Amino acid sequence: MPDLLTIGELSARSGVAPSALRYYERLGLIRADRTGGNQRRYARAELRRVAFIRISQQVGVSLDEIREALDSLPEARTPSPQDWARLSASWRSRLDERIRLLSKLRDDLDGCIGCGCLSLQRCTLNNPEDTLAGEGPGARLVLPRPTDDPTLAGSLN
Amino acid sequence: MPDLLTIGELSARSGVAPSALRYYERLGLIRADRTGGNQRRYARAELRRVAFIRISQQVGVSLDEIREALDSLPEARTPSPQDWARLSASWRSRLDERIRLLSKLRDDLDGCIGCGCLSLQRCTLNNPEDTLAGEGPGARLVLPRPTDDPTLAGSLN
DNA sequence: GTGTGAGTTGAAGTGGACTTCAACTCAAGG
DNA sequence: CCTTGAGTTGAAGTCCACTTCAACTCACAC
Repeated sequence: MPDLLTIGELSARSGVAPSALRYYERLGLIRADRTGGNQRRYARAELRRVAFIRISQQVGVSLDEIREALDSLPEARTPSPQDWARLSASWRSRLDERIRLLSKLRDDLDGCIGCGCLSLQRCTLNNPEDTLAGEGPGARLVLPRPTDDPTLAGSLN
Repeated sequence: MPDLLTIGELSARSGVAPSALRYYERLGLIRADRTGGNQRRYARAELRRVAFIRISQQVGVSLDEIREALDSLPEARTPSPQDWARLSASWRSRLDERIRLLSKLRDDLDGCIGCGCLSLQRCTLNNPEDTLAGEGPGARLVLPRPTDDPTLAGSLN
């Protein structure tokens, strides 16, 4: 029943470097038992946690937020498929939003490429509601501060 | 004809912090003339460069690559609309790729949410061709090393 | 028992994109 | 002239997600 994984095995199976796994553990995202000789041994359930972490990062969620999400899993029992489904679903709207913003950028770019006007300044950048900022930094799309002053908008010339 | 902008004005119009503008200048992304008193004065054309920089960042391009792209602009004359169109168009396939990958992740997530299997491990993560890695670090979607060992794939249980 | 590859730690380093700071100087209105 | 807000510099700091390092210790096949 135990059938525990070493850090090397978990690394190979998850595609995550051992150093990253130790880092995740320090942040409280995963946990490991220890052998008498102080080596980590991972339950197979940890594999699923690591998978969730990597998926979440692709969605653009920071490790900090991933930790919060993982903290919402039941401690008493091994998380059920439904537990994982709930967590995964909770990222869905973020993913949608990211896709929506990138698609909008693409369309704007298409619209502007003909004229080379870069009026994206007007269409996209001066659209503070609409930026990717504040996405959680893991994959945050840069734009750290569209602290725009709307009174100055729209004049590129 | 000159009609130059101070750093504060360029910052307000572009929504980019003065410190970031100085940083861009150090990296050679923009340039400024100087007054007798050593203050920066920007030509209006720099506004377009800054717009291009921010757009490129949203696409997920690093400042380093943006610099390279900007270096390909003609030095002799003020870049024409066509020049800008060419540069913008050059990001198009990256943008498409990002959107494609995120859409795939969304679909996989949808497919897996029903069962909670997180078999994304199988569908998505174990698909080294298909990761967002190596996108240029500005907005790189994390995944720094899907150095997967394919022999170990697909076993979450 | 011994060699070897895998694992341990805390501290420090990396990279990208900036921001902050201290200590000044400039520009412009009154 | 004086004040005040805006601008200048280089150096250092920040944040995130890790990686690297040195100096050991473990686990296991032979």
